[in-house]
Amino acid sequence: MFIGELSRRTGVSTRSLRYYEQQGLLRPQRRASGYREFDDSDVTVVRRVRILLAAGLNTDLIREVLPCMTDEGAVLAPICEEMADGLRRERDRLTSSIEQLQAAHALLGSIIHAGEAISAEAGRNGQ
DNA sequence: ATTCTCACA
DNA sequence: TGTGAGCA
Repeated sequence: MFIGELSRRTGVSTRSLRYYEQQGLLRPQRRASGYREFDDSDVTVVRRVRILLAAGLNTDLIREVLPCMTDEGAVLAPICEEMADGLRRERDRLTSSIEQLQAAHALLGSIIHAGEAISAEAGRNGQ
């Protein structure tokens, strides 16, 4: 099938599909016309890519882990050890990001409250 | 009608 | 990633 059909069957824009190819996530054949030729298996590949993308993985990691995935329905399951390892590292990165955001969130909150306290005091002093 | 590449008011 | 241009 050509890119248009794959796009319709996956709900992913042709723009994204070409981008995925650039990132090495899809390797369609090429017709003499230059048109990309995808096969049915690419439909499931695209679905997996979307899931991994939604999980916050970048295309580099997806490229590595993609060949080690199984389509257990709507859920993706790891098959190789290398993959589970890469995923664990990604999960740790997320944990770190979450902690930094929580710290920033708490700090911002304290600054806001400090400002409110000052305003309240100014009010009591008839300012 | 479709896809392709390239570039960005 | 979207979008439009100019081709094939």
